[in-house]
Amino acid sequence: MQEKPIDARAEEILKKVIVNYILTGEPVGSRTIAKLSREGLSPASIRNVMADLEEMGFLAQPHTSAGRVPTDKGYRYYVDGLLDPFRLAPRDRALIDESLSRVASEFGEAIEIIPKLLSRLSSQVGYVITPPIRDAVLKHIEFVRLHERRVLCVFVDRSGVVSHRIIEVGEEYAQADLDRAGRYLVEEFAGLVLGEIRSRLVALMAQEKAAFDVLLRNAINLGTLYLNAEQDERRLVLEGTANIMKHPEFADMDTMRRLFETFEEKHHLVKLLDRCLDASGVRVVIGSETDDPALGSLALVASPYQVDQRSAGVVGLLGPTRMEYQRAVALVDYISRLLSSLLTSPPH
Amino acid sequence: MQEKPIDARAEEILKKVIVNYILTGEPVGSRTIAKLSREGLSPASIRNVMADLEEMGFLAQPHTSAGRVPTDKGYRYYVDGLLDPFRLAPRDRALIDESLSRVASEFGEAIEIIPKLLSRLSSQVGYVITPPIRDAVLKHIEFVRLHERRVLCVFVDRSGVVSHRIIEVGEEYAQADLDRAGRYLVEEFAGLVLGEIRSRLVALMAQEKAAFDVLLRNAINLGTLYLNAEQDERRLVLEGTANIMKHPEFADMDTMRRLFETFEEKHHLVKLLDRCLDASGVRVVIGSETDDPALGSLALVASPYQVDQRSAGVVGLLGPTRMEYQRAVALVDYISRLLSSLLTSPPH
DNA sequence: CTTTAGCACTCTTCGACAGCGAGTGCCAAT
DNA sequence: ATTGGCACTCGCTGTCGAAGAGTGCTAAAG
Repeated sequence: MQEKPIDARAEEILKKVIVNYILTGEPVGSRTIAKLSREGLSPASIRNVMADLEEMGFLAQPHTSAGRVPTDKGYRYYVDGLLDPFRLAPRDRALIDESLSRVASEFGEAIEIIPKLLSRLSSQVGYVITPPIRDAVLKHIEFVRLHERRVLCVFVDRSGVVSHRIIEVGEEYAQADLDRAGRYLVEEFAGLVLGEIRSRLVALMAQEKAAFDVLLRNAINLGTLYLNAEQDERRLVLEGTANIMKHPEFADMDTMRRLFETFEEKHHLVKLLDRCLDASGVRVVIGSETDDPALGSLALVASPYQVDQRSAGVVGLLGPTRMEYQRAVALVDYISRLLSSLLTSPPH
Repeated sequence: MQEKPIDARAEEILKKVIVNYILTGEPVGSRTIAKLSREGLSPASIRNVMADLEEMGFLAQPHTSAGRVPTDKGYRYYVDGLLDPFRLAPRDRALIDESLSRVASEFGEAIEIIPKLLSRLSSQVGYVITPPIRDAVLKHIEFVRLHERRVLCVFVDRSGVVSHRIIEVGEEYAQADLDRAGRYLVEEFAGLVLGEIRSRLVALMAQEKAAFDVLLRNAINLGTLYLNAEQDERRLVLEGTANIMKHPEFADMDTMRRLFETFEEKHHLVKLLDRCLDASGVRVVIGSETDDPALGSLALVASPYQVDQRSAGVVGLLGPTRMEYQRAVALVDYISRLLSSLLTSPPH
């Protein structure tokens, strides 16, 4: 950022190299660029520029006598300033509109469909990450006695997402008590965010009324037990991981295996995606910028989506650094906007 | 089966070839076998036998001047009659016991842990398939109004498995009505299998009482709406798919991709596993026996598990046909027995 | 009749080597 | 500043030959 030593011509050439490389997957040489350029520059001149670009770290050569290939830094520059505007094909748009309109505002369903959609339309890996439970809005909560000390807690979010967890309780509850406690919590706190509910429960607990009212005490107990655990937990849904194998740059089984292991773990990915939560629009993370060696030659296109104007989760896709960024960005942008509007405006 | 043209010696040799191949992954020649055999047979004699075995389809040669490799038919014969008895290492046993005892009889948790366990202990792909919803035993059911015509139905099985689905209702319900209907269903039918509940509901519907009792009518309506859809649905959990890539026999990206696509679809796998449901113990399906070209060089080790003496679902693992069958079989057998006993005996 | 030693044959693998083609860097001329 | 020319560097491909592993067949031995 401090130095921006690229003049218009170099920029032009860098862009041509990258576009060409994305298209063909093969290192591109000066001759190729010369032919493409209507400016009529000779290969030799272009070689000079390319040598400069290499020196500055935007391009690299796989070996001495090969053409140039973009580096992560090169892609970065390209994505930040050289992207051609791109409009989604009307049929793609229509497909998205139609698929998403069917799930209406039920986030629980959207979450299954969106990654598939992204994956299909991009031939890459699509994903959605849900908001943390902390931000879920209580619609319904229910406690079910499994045996003595184990209680299943089922939670339903306003947008129809169901999550559940088993909690270990200190004393034994009858199912009827559990029912009452659940109903109490719903009546009292429906419409509030879980984080908020949690702090209110803590406040209630301090009041002396809680010591005498059994119903209240139970509700507080169960509620806090449920709310205390893993409030940051988010669900990540990946779809189309097999698509990664279409790309020749992953011929090596070993890196491929490590890649799929991180797919299975999800843990790292979630952490990575968190970084994209606060972005204001589509964000692209390229190769080494991920700080994860297993994702070395992958790029991530991510956009946060909003629920009621608040940034909630992230949707996007994942593919080789050599991907059609314009298309990917347009796609992710469109879907995230649509999703946000579905989750925000409609009557709940 | 009709012809069993293998004498003791041929059997011995077949076994040695297979064991050796499983061990090394390389075609095994007559010399190797000669050295292994304490009978002191010469390579030439062994060659004759091997030629016979090849003619009968138990062995094959990758090319004319290579050693022999087992065919699927060869593995089949080996698995059916030549397996050495195998005992799990005590530490493996202990690990399994400990992991499973912690989830007690909560099937909902076991289902997450078991495939991981299988995968870790075998370095292959572990899986569990759940019983179809039809066989689930009602513990709790709950209807939550999402909007006008859409109702979320949350179902809890006796063993703590939660499943849910959105249903479209004909008329609009108030949440209070939904609550009552849910409570009614639980009171009336808790402890029964869903399939049974469904037929009872159908019977009730015919009675005229249903026409007048609003509560009853609602319960019947909602209950049947929920129960009508996809009663055969089963959940398949796969874990450790990345392990497949460790095996050199899958160097080819294209078959690998198709394989992972079937992993993602799950559909085919479920169908395949259904065939193992009625088996009385561990069952092995080898390569082409799967009738799925994408699974061409995979073998499946599967064992049904029981819930209350009834065959319910299947656990097992998935790996290359060249796998240590004894170990795999022992592992799957042990886990399925343990799981069955956890799901059957304990106090519910 | 079974077993085995011997031998010719087949195929893969590996390294060496050469030729081709693509592309570069540099220099000198424009 | 641009460009034509040229030597050079690599990777890729194909060929060749030698080595090695393993086979099938035949004829001799048990």
